[in-house]
Amino acid sequence: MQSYTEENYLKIIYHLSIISNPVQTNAIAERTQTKAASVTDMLKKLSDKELVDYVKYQGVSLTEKGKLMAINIVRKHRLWEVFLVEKLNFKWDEVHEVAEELEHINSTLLTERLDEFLEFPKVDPHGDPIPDQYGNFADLSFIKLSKLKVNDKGTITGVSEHSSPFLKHLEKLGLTLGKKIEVSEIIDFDGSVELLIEDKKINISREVALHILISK
Amino acid sequence: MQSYTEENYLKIIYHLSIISNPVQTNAIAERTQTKAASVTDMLKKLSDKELVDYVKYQGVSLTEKGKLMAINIVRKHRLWEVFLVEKLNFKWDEVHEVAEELEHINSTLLTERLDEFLEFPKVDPHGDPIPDQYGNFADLSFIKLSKLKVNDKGTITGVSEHSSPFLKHLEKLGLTLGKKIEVSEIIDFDGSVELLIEDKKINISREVALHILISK
DNA sequence: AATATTTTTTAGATTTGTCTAAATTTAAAA
DNA sequence: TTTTAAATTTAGACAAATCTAAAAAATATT
Repeated sequence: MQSYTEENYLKIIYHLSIISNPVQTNAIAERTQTKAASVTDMLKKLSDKELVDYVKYQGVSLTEKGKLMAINIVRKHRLWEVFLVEKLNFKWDEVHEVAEELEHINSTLLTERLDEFLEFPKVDPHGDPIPDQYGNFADLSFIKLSKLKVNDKGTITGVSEHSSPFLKHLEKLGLTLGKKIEVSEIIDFDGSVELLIEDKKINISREVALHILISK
Repeated sequence: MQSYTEENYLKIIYHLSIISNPVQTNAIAERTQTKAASVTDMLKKLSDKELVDYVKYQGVSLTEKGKLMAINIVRKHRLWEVFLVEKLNFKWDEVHEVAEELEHINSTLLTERLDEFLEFPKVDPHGDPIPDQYGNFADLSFIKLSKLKVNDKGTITGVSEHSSPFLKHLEKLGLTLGKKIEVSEIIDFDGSVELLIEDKKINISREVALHILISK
């Protein structure tokens, strides 16, 4: 059984290792809000437990065992996010901190029943995929437009919001099914997105980007 | 903000002080699965924070502040139990350990939304009352038969299960509204209850006792 | 009331996760 | 390639929550 703190390290290493592997000590220190010296101590501990492969001065990566644990925490985090948004009417920006706590509740029965109660969701409210209990991610045929990065291209293949004001708005902007788009800029301030569509530049709010589904 | 451990001490002192006030060090040690010396240390700490009134060698009781915190934890514990049973189909004996963890999630928004989602339940699956967000317990006019102790008397005033097999079963046993009953024995083995009703002895399972409401 | 027993507290040590400051290793720059 | 800078690790310390063993206080017994 891992401690709350160890679980957090595993989760953070998992997220960071998607960007660069192995993961550096300082990167972890920044995320955990601790000092590099503390991270070094913890890496030794996780290494002793064979949850990470750690080479002094080089960096750290998850072992299979560690990776499975990390994915399980991610799974719980995202399932709870779905619960908070769909059942308790949380807004998408209100869920993170609470899910950070809920993800550490360890009960297989709870996790699986929750999954069932939520009708086996494949993505969380931010569009991130939810792994199954064996750690496998469904390969999604589409992702939310809000998940794209600058210069990413794709085709509009669906929406996740079906109200008529929203659909009318899309039509007015020319954002209809099958159209090819490219992200030209993401505005940090409000998360709004600048798109290239048929050589025209248009701007959409983050709210809109969240509900447009893109296939690559 | 209190630590997980401090919260557990407060909760345990709250429960124990219902039986005897002030609470003794050894009683706490037994419940927390620690040693008396550790309890003494923690009582000093809680006393410094003005969460308990602690007199050396005499015992400890909760201050108003400490009591409110304890009740809030009890509130969360019982709400989560309702959630697990009603929404995730946990059995009444499967909920405790998980609720012990969930009760420490601190988010007022979460607690209040959960309460709303569950339609403001007044009792948990064991029949224990759920305090409101201000720490007030509704004074229930009835309690579950399963909450009675040997020699307790009362009148049947309702049921919490309305399926026809259940109601037919009650009728066959003569357990109808308005009847006076007395608990003559509780069988530890399966939690079944022996009742005196109109000078006859009858036996009912714990399952049945859970769904009969009694007023005194 | 004196003695024995139980309960509680103190003193000092341990573990976990953290820190600062100094030393070491690696990477970058002159 | 030597020097400088950045990243990382070691060493020693600290706070939280626990422990054991011994001392002190309260309670029970003769």
